[in-house]
Amino acid sequence: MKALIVDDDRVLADVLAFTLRREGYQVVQAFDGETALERWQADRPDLIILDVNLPRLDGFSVCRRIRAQADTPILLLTVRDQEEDILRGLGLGADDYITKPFSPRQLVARTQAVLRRSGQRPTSSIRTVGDIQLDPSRRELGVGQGPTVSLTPLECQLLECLMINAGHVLTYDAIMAHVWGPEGGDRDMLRQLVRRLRQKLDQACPGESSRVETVPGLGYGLVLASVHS
Amino acid sequence: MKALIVDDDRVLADVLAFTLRREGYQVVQAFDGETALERWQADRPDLIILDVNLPRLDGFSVCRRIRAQADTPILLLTVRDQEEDILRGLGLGADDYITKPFSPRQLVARTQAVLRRSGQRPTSSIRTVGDIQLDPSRRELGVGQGPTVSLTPLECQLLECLMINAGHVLTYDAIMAHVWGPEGGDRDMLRQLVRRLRQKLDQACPGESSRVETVPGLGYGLVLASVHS
DNA sequence: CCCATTTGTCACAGCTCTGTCATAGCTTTG
DNA sequence: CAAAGCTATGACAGAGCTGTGACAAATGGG
Repeated sequence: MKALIVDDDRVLADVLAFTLRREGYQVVQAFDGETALERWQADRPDLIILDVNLPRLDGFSVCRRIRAQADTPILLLTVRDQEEDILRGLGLGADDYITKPFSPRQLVARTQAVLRRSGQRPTSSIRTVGDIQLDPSRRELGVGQGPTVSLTPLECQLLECLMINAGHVLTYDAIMAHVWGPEGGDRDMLRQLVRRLRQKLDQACPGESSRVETVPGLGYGLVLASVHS
Repeated sequence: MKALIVDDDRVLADVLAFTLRREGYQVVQAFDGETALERWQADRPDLIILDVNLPRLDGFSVCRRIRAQADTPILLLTVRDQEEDILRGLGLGADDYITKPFSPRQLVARTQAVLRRSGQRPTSSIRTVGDIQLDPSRRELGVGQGPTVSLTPLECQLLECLMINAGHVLTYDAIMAHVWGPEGGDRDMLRQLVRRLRQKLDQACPGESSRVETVPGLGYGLVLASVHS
């Protein structure tokens, strides 16, 4: 996921860039309106964080020009309490706004909301570990030549987590952080989810012993199946 | 994987240390900036968790000095919403930050992200002494070509303690401190644990004499097996 | 708005791990 | 030589962990 950050305040732009990179975005930057348009055309970002006050072409003009050509989500940066700017920006097609000063956490929340509303999702990338194949975009699992099995969103998250770290044992906390995020989940939820994933893996490859191993008191890991078995 | 935790809040430092040890890290601690630099040079950690507010040299200075010499990943601990500190730290070369208060799971997620971005991945932390191999991340023991045997958490702690000090006799008190922590354990618990470990070693290498020797009135040590036996 | 699916919660059974205690045998000391 | 102390061993009980099944709540789609 790529974001274009447009702000002539380079310090703030760096904080924004860092924050979004930490969330996994690719980030490009522009420090004036004209460069913003050039970057937008060259990089085709999925999201634009756009300050209103810019040299060489103001944010409103940039917004108008982009809206004449595309629906790329635009998040406006405005100065506190300038409602006139907010109304104008939203009228020109911006999707949301955030007023300075704001915390990184607010930025993350806003960008996620904008992207969710625009219906975007990352491109497909099938993961393969041993004879297990996972298509996260379709949430489909296949083991060897067995049937394709659908996974629920959380089952998919868990399997992806285990596949990324195949061959290693992940602690309960590490898995919960990956699946539910920093404050979410608990051991009971994880136990239940592991059970459901094991059932799906068994549907995809009946009769095999569990591909998810438990190291009691430590965590879970994905067993790499022997090709000969 | 070794982490250096630098925080003058000893309670928080202990919580961080416990959390990272649970994730399999070796952990060393410093409670002020100067000691942090000394520890960094002596221990060569793979990751530094660095508080900003420290006695005898603040976190920023520590960060600057380390960055002048190395790319060791640095995770800054900051107080909630002090963006100025965040900016300054990132500008000095810190790789990420986490704001207090935070949960252990946030810490785990952030450290993994930082290490992933720095291209590091956990190297195997398998210990080998003579023909004994211990994998603490799986709590598995192997002796020579014998079968792999699972250990319980305390068995694993004890064996690791003996392997670290292979060739030496450790006193009862030293072993109890390592396994149960200060003030924990007693001689009867240790005797029982040594017995259980001996049984596991025997499972892993049947028929051999005990690899754990007793020095009556003093303690226990790990016998280095002769290659010829 | 309804229905189906997904997820969270709870209770229970079984198993593992650890601590404790009793006993036997060996070693040391008086 | 006897007694005391130390070490090893075996067994048992309790706490906690793990897996499982079922049901309720939440969510999303039609």
